[in-house]
Amino acid sequence: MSESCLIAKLGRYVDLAEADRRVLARLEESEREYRKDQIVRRTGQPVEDLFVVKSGWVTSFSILEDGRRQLLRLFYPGDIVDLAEATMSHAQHDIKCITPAVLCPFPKAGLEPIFRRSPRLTALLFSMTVNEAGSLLDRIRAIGRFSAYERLCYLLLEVRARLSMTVSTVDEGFRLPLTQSDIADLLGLTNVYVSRTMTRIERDRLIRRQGNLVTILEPDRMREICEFRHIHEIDTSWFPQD
Amino acid sequence: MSESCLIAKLGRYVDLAEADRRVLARLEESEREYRKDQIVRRTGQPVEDLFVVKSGWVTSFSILEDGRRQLLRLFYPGDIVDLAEATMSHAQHDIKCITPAVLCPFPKAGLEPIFRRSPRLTALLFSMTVNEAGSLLDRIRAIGRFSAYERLCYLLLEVRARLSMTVSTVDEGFRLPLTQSDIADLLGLTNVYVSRTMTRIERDRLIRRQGNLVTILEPDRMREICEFRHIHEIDTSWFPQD
DNA sequence: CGAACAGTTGAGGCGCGTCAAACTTGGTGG
DNA sequence: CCACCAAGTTTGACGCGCCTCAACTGTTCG
Repeated sequence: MSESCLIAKLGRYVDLAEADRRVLARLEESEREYRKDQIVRRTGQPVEDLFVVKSGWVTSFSILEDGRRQLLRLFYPGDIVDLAEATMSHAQHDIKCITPAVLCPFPKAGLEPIFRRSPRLTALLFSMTVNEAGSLLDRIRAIGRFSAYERLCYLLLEVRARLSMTVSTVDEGFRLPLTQSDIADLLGLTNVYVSRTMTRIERDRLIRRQGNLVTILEPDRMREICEFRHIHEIDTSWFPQD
Repeated sequence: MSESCLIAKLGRYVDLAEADRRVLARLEESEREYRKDQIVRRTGQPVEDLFVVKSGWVTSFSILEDGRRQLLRLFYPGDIVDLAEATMSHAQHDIKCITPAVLCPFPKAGLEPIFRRSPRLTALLFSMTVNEAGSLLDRIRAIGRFSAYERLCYLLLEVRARLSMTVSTVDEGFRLPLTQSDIADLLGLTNVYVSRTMTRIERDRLIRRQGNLVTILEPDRMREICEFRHIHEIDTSWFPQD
């Protein structure tokens, strides 16, 4: 059996029993390859499957009638796409792959054994969902009250923090596969203004860019600028012991 | 025993077994009164208790160093404040009462029996959390891509939809206990511009105002303006049967 | 009656959007 | 290995939506 992304991710928070691992591994039994920009699911379609991201970046977004677009979330390897839709019979948002990706589809009902058999795993899944909601709150704060400059600092730190969970070399730079239009639609800006502002951030020597490779030169100063605190801890003290 | 808000809310989605009701009722055993504007918990304080809202409106918000403020969520009777912090050992946001309120504090560990004993209730709690994240996504879309006019239409419809779950008379108007500064901080605007825009919305005969009583005259036109679709259904088909 | 707070209105300014054109980059095929 | 094209990025000129500051009005409650 190939390495399970979910087990890798959840295992960072709690020790997983062998039974837990088996349940999780079942969610990644089948896998499917997607091209860059390929649509995974469109708004209005029935939500039958959820997906574990095995590799690549995935996003969910919403498009208004006049074409305005808002990117809602970024999903990275180990994330489940889209737990937020699991309770809906029909999708509220579009989902597409930002990079070539491998996703593991599993039927919604695949969650049921987790809920039924492992209170501990359930608490963990619950906590991670709640944590993801926490990062949505951060983005609401950013979009609602930050200048473009602050928003971009925030986004770069957020991506870096997320990547540093699995990659140890973010200090030497990381690939940002998002176009400036994507970034704009994540942060409520326009591609033009993202370009201008990124250039300013680089001129201020907070970052360096080479193609889509971004190096954050002054993480501490950047953190002050957008009052960024990366807190994705999970308090497991109250978890059931099974 | 007095009426439980939680049971009332959750009972709208699934039939609750007697055991479920007992577990939920325990979360509302003690209650505490709060004044308007009273702080329930400040950023950085340890998160020991969660709260069931019994009456009143509660909000969580974040304040930047220079005073900028962003309201993050509104909690109504039957909601749990703040599940999103349950997994944190220390609070990330301030919580305060917008109106006089009665909250029922219970220790975080009070969730544990739910996870351990009732997979069905757990799935429901999970779904509601996910649904709340869904409304955060709606707000991200609103703040990120809507004009002030659209944002206000969206907020009024959102509040109305939420109130209509417990009150049948929203068509004849409802009280909006938020100040215009609160509304501004919810939507990423300023109180001045909220005032101007509310006046425009009223002049366009979409709403009528008398003090803080708001009547939505043309809900359908308003829904078109901000592409509002109130979907807070919960697909219970995959829930464990206990 | 007056203080404190919420809402309204006006004047002026700025941050970001829009439109458009040039430039850069990476992939493709001859 | 270069020519070419499409996609993405940068830059400039200009405009507008929302912000800022400030004065005034209305309302509530001691």
